[in-house]
Amino acid sequence: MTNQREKITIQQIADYADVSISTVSRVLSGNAKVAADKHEAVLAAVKALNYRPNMFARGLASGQSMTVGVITQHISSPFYDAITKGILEVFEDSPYSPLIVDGQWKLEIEKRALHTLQNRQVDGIIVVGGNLELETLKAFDQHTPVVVVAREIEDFKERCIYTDNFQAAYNATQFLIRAGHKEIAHISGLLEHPDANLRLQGYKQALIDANIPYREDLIVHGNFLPQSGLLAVEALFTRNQTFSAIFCANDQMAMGTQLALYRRGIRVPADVSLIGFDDQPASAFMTPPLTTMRPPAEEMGRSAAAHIFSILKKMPYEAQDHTCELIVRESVSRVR
Amino acid sequence: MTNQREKITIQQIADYADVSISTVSRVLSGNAKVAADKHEAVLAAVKALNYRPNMFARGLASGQSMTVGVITQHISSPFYDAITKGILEVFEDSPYSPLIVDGQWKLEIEKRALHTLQNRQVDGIIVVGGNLELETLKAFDQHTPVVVVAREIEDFKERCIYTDNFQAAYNATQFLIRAGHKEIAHISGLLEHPDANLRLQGYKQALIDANIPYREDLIVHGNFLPQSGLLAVEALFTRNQTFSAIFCANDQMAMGTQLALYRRGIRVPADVSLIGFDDQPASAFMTPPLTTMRPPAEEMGRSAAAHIFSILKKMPYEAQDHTCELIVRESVSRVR
DNA sequence: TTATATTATGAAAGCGTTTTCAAGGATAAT
DNA sequence: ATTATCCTTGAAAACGCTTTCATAATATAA
Repeated sequence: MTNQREKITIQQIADYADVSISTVSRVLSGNAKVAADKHEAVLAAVKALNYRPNMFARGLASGQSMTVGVITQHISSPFYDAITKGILEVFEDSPYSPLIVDGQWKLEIEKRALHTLQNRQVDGIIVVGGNLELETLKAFDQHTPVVVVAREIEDFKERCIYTDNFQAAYNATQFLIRAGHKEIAHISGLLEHPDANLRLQGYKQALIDANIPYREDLIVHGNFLPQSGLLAVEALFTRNQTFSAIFCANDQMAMGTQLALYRRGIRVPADVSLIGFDDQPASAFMTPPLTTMRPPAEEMGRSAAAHIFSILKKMPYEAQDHTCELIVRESVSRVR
Repeated sequence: MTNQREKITIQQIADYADVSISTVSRVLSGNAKVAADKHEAVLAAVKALNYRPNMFARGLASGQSMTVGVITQHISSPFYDAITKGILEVFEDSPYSPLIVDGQWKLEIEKRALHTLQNRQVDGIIVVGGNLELETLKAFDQHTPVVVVAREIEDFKERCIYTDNFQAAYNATQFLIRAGHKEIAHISGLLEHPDANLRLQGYKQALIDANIPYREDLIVHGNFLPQSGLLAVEALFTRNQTFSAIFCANDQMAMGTQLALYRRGIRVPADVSLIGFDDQPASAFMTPPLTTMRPPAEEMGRSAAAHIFSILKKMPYEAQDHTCELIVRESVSRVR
């Protein structure tokens, strides 16, 4: 039933339905009117012979690959994984297939990935995060539409799907401030990464707006990995800092932070409050469950896919808002 | 520099290098000898004109797509993600591209995925987990080679990359027993899932071999998700069971378990020891860090990719062993 | 040397579609 | 009725490559 002796071509369908191959092609692609009876006959033939069009012939003749490239950054970050998931979801019921290639957050590898996709003649690409520069992206966009997700690129914003990291960080910090905290440490992400920087700025602004002095000595630079959260706490203690709350630039570092605190017998949130960013799946099950900022990752992924599709179909795309949501759990308490 | 006016065809290379297109094709595919000087000339032309072969024309003419389908199960399980990562890694430096489609652990969707891949005429496929039945797989394998990873299918083992879940669970349980535990609860995974069942059996056998009675009332059936671990602990207490250790069929449930214990003020490992399975990234940063069984996920992914490549190249493949490793951290203590 | 087996090369025949083009039939307008 | 217009349809020309086949050139054997 799956396939009988392979190799059913459009010609056989034409013969079976007693029409020309042009007609078959037309009903299959829907690019032109054909009489109702022939239309039906063709469909019947397709079903009867279990015909599968040959993608290569199609691609060669039409110049369309029905494939969209996706450049991911697979350092197993739950946030990016969620985006990818959202993207794949939308592809599910589309005629396009995603071609996923890994950029690994390395410019060189990302460029190679772009080449691969170019070679495969994808009809469009979705870039998830990464470091590709504006010019590269724009050049590529010249011949193949590009959509970028989880990144905000000046002068290319109409093609970017992103969330306001500054505002989200601002809100997270404000939440801490409103709980009475004044000595709030911040463990930043990799500052080369725009998100990390934006979050740091948001944190800073929230302090300033609340008339709390911004203190360099309460900042530790991490790299988004859990281990760096742990190290950051050690650094804070080495500096002999006191603080009643920590805002981590992501949940992974919050986990490291939490462990460091636990090892020192410091309780969360009784002694120190903790707030993260990302709401990765594990965060809801930390002890205690982590209060964190949740970016609409899957939703952004879905938007990105929807966006590229509407470009391919030459339909207008209506931009959506993607704002982070504060998930209040149990890692923050009012200051003693 | 990226591409100048598109559309460089093999013909132009032939003209530029002053040879026939057949010759160009031959040096590019390496399927036949060509004189050294022409060989060089062609390569030079390719570089000079920045030629990229058209995949569709290639595929159409040769019948090869240079694409391998990967059916994943993207319910964001760190274990399966790690496998995918391993697979992608090996693809990186191969002429093949992976075509990833999501099976979502649903038979019907997996079958549709198989169809998609068939339509795209992949040269081979890698199935990560999932529920596809032996017959389906074998039928497909008739025309397109199949490799299965993270699953052990009777009568198809030569194509399966898996780890011994029974033995791993046995060892994990034995570790608890050797630490003096006798009342060991087990939170199983979804029993429809072979891995879950194997782990349960391994647990059982370890008890039996240690002369500890196997007690149904110490078993709770979970579904691999964290929430079910939490619920399982509640169930245990509702049943009024006493136990000094819990073996969870995966780390995610261990997190739920840990949270449930924490809520009740039960300390790990002081009051109850906990052991998981998978060693997901978050486990090393739980409070306390989780002792767990680590399956060589990435390695298995790499093996799967290597296996399919060797089949495609018609080279022999030497099977490798993939055994789990016990990662001892801080969630298990000797019994009081 | 001459006859024979190899080898490198080009011409040309596909591969299975889409799409342009022209023709024929039907419909509408005069 | 007669002519002009519109659709539907099939023939045939791409699409850009691989591969078979025949040929010319070269190396080997006699």
